[in-house]
Amino acid sequence: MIRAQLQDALAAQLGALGVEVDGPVHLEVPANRSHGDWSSNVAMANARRLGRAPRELAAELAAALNASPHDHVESVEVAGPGFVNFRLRPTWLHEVLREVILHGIDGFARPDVGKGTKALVEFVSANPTGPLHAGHARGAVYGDAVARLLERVGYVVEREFYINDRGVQMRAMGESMLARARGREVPESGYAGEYIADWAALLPPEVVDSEDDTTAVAAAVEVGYAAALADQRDVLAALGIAFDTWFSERELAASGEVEAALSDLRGKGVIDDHDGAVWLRSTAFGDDKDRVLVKSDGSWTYLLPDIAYHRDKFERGFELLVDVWGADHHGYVPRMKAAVEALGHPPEQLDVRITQLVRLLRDGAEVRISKRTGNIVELRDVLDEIGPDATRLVYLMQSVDTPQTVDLGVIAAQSMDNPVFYIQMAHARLCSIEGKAAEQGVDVVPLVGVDLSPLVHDRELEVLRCLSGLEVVVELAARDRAPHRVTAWLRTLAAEIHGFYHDCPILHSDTDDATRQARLWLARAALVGLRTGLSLLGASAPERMANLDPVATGAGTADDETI
RNA sequence: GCGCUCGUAGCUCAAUUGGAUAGAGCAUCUGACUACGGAUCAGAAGGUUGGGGGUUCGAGUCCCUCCGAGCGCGCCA
Repeated sequence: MIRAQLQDALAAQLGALGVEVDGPVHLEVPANRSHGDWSSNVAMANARRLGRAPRELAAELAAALNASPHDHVESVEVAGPGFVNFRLRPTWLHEVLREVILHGIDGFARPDVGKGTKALVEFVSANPTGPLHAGHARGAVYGDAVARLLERVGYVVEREFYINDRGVQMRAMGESMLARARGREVPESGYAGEYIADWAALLPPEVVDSEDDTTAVAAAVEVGYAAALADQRDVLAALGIAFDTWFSERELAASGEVEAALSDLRGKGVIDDHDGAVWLRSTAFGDDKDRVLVKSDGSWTYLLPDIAYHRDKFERGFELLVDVWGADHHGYVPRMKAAVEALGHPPEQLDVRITQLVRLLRDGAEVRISKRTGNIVELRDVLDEIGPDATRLVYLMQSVDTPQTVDLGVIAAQSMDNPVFYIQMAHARLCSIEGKAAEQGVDVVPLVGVDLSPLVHDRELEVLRCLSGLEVVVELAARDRAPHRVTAWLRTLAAEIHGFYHDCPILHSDTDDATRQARLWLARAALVGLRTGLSLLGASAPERMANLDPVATGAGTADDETI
């Protein structure tokens, strides 16, 4: 990799000056292309330590680097306050092409930062009291994409769904079902969704007619639980998300692990007993108040089994726990981290990611997604409307740190607001070219025998430059659990591909053979890039797009103007 | 009141985590189809990064403060 070579060369020069650098030298692509292909701030970052002027230090580094020529380096320059800029020959991008083809989808842009660390990504974990709604989808596609990113950078990853199948919300569901089945009002605290009526219809007559409410509710809970779980599994499968483990809170409670966790904490001296309750001294670990684990009536709080659950994760050997929670649980983070630390684990091993709310619009009008009111947009509806690929990409277009507004009407209209068409279209186009080439009997020469020097057009070089950037994108996206960076990169790559397609014909009769061969391989490398990015997000790379009637996509209908 | 996440172009969002002239898409305006899928491409216009102060070679990014939004703050889950 050229980047690594430049980093090594810089580190060597710094070492000669007595500066020890831990880890790779910082190297980045300048925002302004006129500053070269790669840029380093090491001179400015180390000037103070050496008691030197940044520009002077930079000049010395540049001179030393220029003194030992490199195949792909045109020149090393000093600019601005002391940047060391590398200006490369187009041949470096030809090397990028060869690397992409050589390593392929599975090997290219795959920095090994995880080094086999065992990671558990827990996400969705919705209550089994109803179908998943459009808001859950954000956590679902985000968690899965984070897992994919971690896998790519060398973590050994498992996906887990924690089922809160104990507790009062389960009973509320059962009571709501029974009320529906008996033709009565659903309780104030119950669930009013239409699905409750569907599930109530599954109840056997002896349950509905039972005089014993306790038994009847318990029976209803089991019917609803099974229905909810099956429904959630189905819709997640339709999204292409498969969990390695569905972890039941009931089974945890039955296993004795909750008591074991409590005695573990007691042994570590972080438990207090007062006011008739059992407390975790979480303030010793940064929480703003101590937390009750066992209430004065002897029952557990929600927190205690959750602590036991996280303790179990560590006992299973996971070294990194990524939890994806909804915004309404963010206040819960400090106590959970405190609990992890109280158990004797570094709090950094628990990484809680909060997804902000999703506001749903349909043609400009807000759609509510409250499960209790029953007025929900189910994830299933979204999938039926826009399909799994668009669902994933739309949710992964922006950082989960910010509230998101999704207009289902706009996405369903297959407008350019829908990035999936733009990206997948680029893929389909390149596939179409390869198909046409085969049809026309164009021989594709093996890459080792292909001269890439005809690739000098800006459009061609920009595609390759973009491909060269994926490694850094993947590394940062994995580190920051920020899959939206991959989406952004994909859109950029797609744009470069469309530009290349527009200006650099491959099969046209005016294109000479050497250029055609080089461009065919460029197209192949671009396909590798698209497939890699799409697979990181869990989206497919279709070889052709469904045909649309161009007239049907035209603007000017009344519906388009409501936003 | 306290905490968390935010506030960037008319709209929806980026910004390699402290780098050089803050970038895309949509919308608007102007161009390009007898070529591999025009579902595309090119160009124009659009900014005091909510306000103010500070830190330093350099701040959208870090610190302080004020304003505004969302979400939380229970021996509920």
